[in-house]
Amino acid sequence: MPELPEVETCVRELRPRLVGRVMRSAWSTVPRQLGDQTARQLSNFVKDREVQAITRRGKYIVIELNRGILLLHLRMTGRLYVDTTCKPAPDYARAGFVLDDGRESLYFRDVRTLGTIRFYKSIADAPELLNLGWEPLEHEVDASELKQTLEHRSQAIKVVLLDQSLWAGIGNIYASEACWVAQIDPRHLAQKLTRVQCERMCTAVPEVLNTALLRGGSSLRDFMSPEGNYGSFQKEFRVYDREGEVCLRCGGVIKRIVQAQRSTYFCPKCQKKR
DNA sequence: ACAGGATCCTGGGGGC
DNA sequence: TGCCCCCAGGATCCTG
Repeated sequence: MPELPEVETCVRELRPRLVGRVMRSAWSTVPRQLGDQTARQLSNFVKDREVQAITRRGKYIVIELNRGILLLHLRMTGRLYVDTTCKPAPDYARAGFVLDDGRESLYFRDVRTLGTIRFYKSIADAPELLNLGWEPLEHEVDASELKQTLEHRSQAIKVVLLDQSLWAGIGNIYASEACWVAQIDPRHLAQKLTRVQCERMCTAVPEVLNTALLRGGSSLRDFMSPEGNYGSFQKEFRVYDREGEVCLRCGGVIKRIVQAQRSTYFCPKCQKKR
């Protein structure tokens, strides 16, 4: 579910609730979410370690402890929140981190169980972070830099936007939205983007993500922040989930197609290949 | 090398 | 009501 704006919203709300607190133990009910690591190892790892910082890299959440890090990915339906420890655990809580005196826990709720939880000695030891691309809100990308990077990419631009090694944090919603803002046909081959189109994309990506972040992200089905808030950017979607509706720019009709097994929404009238 | 497909899961919604 | 199919803010394998 969550893309960069939702993950960033999550991180910002978790910070005041978690930094300075000490983890006592952890549990997990879905072994697959831990990869090769076990729930027992996870619990031993976090035991008596203080949360020093919470950061984000792409769609990954990094909980920095006084020794080591927790690396979380929410995938489609993951959600993190701090609440009173209760037994049995809340519905769909797949993992929990017991805090301080045990009265509160950090819960990892995940209906589809596709989310992941890992622990490492340091950020540098996390292989998941090695191949991530630019941070869209931190690194200002220059059109020639983008054009050069896209030179050997023979896939459609919208599919390339989903590749986390280009810009990290863009997902299916914002890839469609960015193409609309940049007035680029999502089917356009990445390597054939003109310099002008690259310029527009370099502007569109951070603009779309920043606006969404200001709205607390998008809540389509079940995104909810740690504090229980829904995002509101879905009210401002210009193409995503708007099949058959009118284009706000040109009056055309928004179309839905499938690219790389994911829905793409765009306006065939004003999103041109050139 | 790369594009497309299947896979991991659960649940909601629409059609019949 | 129930059943079946499709769909879902992601990413990683496997195949041709």
